[in-house]
Amino acid sequence: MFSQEILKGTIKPLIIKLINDEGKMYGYQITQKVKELSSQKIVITEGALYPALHKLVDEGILVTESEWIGNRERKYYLLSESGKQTAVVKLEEIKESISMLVQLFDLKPLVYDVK
Amino acid sequence: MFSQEILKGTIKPLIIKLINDEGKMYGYQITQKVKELSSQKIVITEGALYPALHKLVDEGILVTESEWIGNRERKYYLLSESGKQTAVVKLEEIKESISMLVQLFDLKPLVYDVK
DNA sequence: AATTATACATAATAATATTATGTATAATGA
DNA sequence: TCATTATACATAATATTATTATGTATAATT
Repeated sequence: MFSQEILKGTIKPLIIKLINDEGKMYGYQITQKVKELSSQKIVITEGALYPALHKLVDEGILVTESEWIGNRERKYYLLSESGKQTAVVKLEEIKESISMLVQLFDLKPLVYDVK
Repeated sequence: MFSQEILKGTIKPLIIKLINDEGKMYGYQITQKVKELSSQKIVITEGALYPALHKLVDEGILVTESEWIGNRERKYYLLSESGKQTAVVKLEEIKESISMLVQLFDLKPLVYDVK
């Protein structure tokens, strides 16, 4: 089984990353996108997703925008104005952290470029 | 500040990695080694370290070996026989997970090799 | 008509980390 | 020599975050 262990503490940065790339996303869409990007290996559960999204809203990083598709709500999350700057910082931080893990665990670079 | 956020869930694999490399290590030594390897950026607190070590012992992955330096105990942790095999698996898992993070967060390979 | 997918969310619980506290010896610097 | 820092173990209270379970409801598919 794939170790989801390490993904702990990664959900918030991951959400920021995805919304930063896509412009706006809704909860269910995030779970599907992560599944897709990870070849079905990472499944974000609702109990982790929604509290994380709500926290990001509380922190002022994300704002919401509701859309009604027939009788069903679709709540989009997007970066607030200040959140756009926070995102840059947070993504820089998480990249540094991942690089640190690559270093600590002696991962060889996965892709070799030819000069 | 460096984001320790992502390091959550990494302590146990990291301990296994270090002990696997060094043969045996004691608690304090682990904290110092991690500080050193991370250029002082990662500080493992005792409240995280000792419970993690004890858990690894409970799981049968590590065993201990006490040494007395004067009046002071030095408790070495090493891989048990079965732990050696578990270590291989766990380290493979964590590497896969880190690779996944590299992919998800679009990290460029840090080192370029020339053919 | 039943099941699966879409879509939100919270509650109980478990796991794990942070911060604070506790005990004690050894070494170093003023 | 006295105070501080480093070494070395550990636990307790608390906080954070995730898993699992539960809840509600519509839309699409078999």
